[in-house]
Amino acid sequence: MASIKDVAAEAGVSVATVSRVLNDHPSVSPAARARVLAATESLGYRPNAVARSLRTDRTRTLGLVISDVLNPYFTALARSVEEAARTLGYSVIIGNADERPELQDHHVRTLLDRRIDGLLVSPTDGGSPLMLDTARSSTPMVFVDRWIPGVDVPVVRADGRAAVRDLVAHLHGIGHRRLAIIAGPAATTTGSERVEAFREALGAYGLPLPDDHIGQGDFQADSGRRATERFLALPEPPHVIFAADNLMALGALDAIRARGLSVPHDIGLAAFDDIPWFVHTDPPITAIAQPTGDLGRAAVQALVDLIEGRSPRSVTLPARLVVRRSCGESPTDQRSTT
Amino acid sequence: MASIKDVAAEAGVSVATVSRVLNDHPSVSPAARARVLAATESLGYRPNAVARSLRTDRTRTLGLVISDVLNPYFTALARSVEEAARTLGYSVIIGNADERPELQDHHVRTLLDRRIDGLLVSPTDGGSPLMLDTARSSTPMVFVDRWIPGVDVPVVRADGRAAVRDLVAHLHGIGHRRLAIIAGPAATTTGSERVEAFREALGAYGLPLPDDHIGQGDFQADSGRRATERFLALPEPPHVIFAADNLMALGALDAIRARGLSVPHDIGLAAFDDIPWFVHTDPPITAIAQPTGDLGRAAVQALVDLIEGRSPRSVTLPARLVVRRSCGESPTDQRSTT
DNA sequence: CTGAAAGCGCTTACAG
DNA sequence: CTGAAAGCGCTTACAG
Repeated sequence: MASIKDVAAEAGVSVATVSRVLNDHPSVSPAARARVLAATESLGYRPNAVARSLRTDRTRTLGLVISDVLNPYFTALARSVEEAARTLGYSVIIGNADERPELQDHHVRTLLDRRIDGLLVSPTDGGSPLMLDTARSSTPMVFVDRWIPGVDVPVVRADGRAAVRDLVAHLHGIGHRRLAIIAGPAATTTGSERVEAFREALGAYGLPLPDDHIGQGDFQADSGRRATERFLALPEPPHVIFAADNLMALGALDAIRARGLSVPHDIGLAAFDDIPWFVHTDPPITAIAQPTGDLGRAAVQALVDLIEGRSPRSVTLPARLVVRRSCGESPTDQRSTT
Repeated sequence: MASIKDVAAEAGVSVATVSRVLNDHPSVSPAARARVLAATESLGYRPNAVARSLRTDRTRTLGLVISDVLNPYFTALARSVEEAARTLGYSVIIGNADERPELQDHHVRTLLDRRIDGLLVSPTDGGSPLMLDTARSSTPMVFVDRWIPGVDVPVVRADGRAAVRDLVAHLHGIGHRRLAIIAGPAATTTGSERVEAFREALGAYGLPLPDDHIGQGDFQADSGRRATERFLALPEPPHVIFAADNLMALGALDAIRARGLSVPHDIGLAAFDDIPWFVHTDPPITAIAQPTGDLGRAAVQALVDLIEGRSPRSVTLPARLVVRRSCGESPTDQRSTT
């Protein structure tokens, strides 16, 4: 592959001049510039980003560690992150933690070794030593979706509290009283917050959230399946199950169907995170939608601000309830079902 | 961040010795090794991968350019690629082409600039000049899922021909005669092959595939919606629509529902690519499943073989039909509906 | 406007 | 077994 030396030789100038042309440095004569450009073209020269990064100590690359690529929510987030980063002249390298803390650490380490300019993380757990060290280090870092309490890092996330209240109001309005939740890992903020928001909203109606109505999941489908089986085996199964993410809702549907039961007739189902398929499931699923695109853009903006020496803002955006038919219909519900 | 010099100073040895310890070079005294390891530990030293890559001309990184991250099929593929690569000691950087050739080229260029060791591509089109140049260059490259005819690059893919024949047999058995397809871009192999396989299979039953029964899609949901609207506006709409991927099937469902029609009563639907949600849609969708995990692993194996000087094999794996209820039921169908 | 030179952080023949 | 030195491909003060 042609190097800057080859271009310099071909153009009859020094490598310094070639470098200046490539970096749009003002003080280059038009003649020299033209010869360099011609040589670049004819050799098909492309600067070696590795060498450039070593010299400048910048990679123009962002690392994004997401909890699970198989989760459409994170996939949509990753897409908007990449798009926003590209607009600002950055590439992004995605690491998939698969909801496993050790895999998350592996990716953080690899990304750091590659000297990415900044790190966007949706932590899978409460904070490994590596994650905590990184947050304390000089590496620019922003949490997105999930965060680690007590760590001084900007956070970009959605607040689902109001939407959860709306959900509970909706369920209560239909007449449901025994409500259960499949939670994410307590070590994640979204895992614990969604339970707390749910419990609080229930409390407003004087409804309890007994321990056997809290299923412990890990945000993946299998755990939704298992938690649902346990609910269905209860002497008095819940009227409605609220899954704290879309994959656990998928697992819940599997389990309900395997039991030969039907939604919403035998049991209701709602989910955190809205995905396109929820319109077409049997029945369409009531869900809480996050402004995924905005979250991705805001997260990139905060991280790039940090990298480029501006002060970043933490951002909290609202989520909203989308009512469909999976919890039954109340006569007072006038909402559309798409 | 500590560099190799700091470690050398701390351990009282030369940087050469530090490097040898880090790279498990045999000729290092146990005493020196111990001191280096201790220094590495106490400084929290991590070798700079950028510098190492520049020196060794290897990045131990694979590039993966996929057509669309929002497509669960590619997301599953990406996951298995990353896992297989990690096992072999490689990282992978994913580029999302979003089915746009210019974006695909952008990612290929960026990946090449970063000097990835090899490239895995599922081409979005028939081959841009850049893609063709890259294939001819010395950069190790493997096509996965889709490929570019006439280019001498190993291909790892699924052959859906037999499964498409099974699908048409199934449809014919139920009594459907007017069959339509939403195709992917003709410039992609999977775009044209699936139409050809479908046409051939229809031919075996003496059924035609008129032009107005071929919808031109681009593998994304919107195009499935538009193609379906056109089918439904025909004086004699098709009995069944076969979408050449899962996102266009999603779009088709949207359009069918918007018309107030129901599947399979008013019109049947089948899709290429099977995804978990197809079990829970209304109705469950008949689909052709690809061995995604095996494809990812085989692709990585072929690419790493190429990188490490072994001769890679092209691999073609079979896809298989999974019958559900979205095309109606024939009395002779004895298959399960999950 | 231009070039020679130093240096980013590593690895690796070479000499001892 | 060990170290001094060269060099990977760039960028950038410095001097002219």
